[in-house]
Amino acid sequence: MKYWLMKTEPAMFGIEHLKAKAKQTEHWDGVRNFQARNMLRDDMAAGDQAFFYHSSCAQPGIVGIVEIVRAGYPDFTAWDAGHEHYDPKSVPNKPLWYMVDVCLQRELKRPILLQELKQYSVLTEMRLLQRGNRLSVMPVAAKEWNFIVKLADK
DNA sequence: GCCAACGTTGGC
DNA sequence: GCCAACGTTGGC
Repeated sequence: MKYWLMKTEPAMFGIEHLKAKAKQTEHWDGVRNFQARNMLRDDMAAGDQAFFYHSSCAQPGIVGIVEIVRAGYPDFTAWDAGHEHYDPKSVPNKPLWYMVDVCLQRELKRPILLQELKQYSVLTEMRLLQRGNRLSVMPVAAKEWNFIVKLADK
């Protein structure tokens, strides 16, 4: 099983939105970056777990844990001309963009904020904390995952 | 294939 | 709102 971190803007789709979904499950559409696309399409498997991260907000940080419940499949929002994630370069018989389905496993008892993550030497190599990092989906090392989960349970 | 211009991300 | 970083675009 692999571990991931998935960024989202809470004003657009935050953990409160996911909690309100049927079965607390939703497809993770709108990723329009090739590196992230490749991970969604090729590397994420059902049963993997991911941190749910709030970005571009007052308190950026990890707020929950989700499970990947469906591996990569075409992001159909790219085919819908009326959708904000529409991309005419993607068509059903040759999809360009992919998504996965995630199910909320739990909301953390307290958010682990970015400013806190930066304090731990164990996490200095975490992808999220590298300068210039802009990927919306990224791998998390098992060591980092376990450390952060313990923090969340304190 | 190079590279400048431009757009986006995202923390602060 | 600013700015650094980086991906994408398009002219040549």
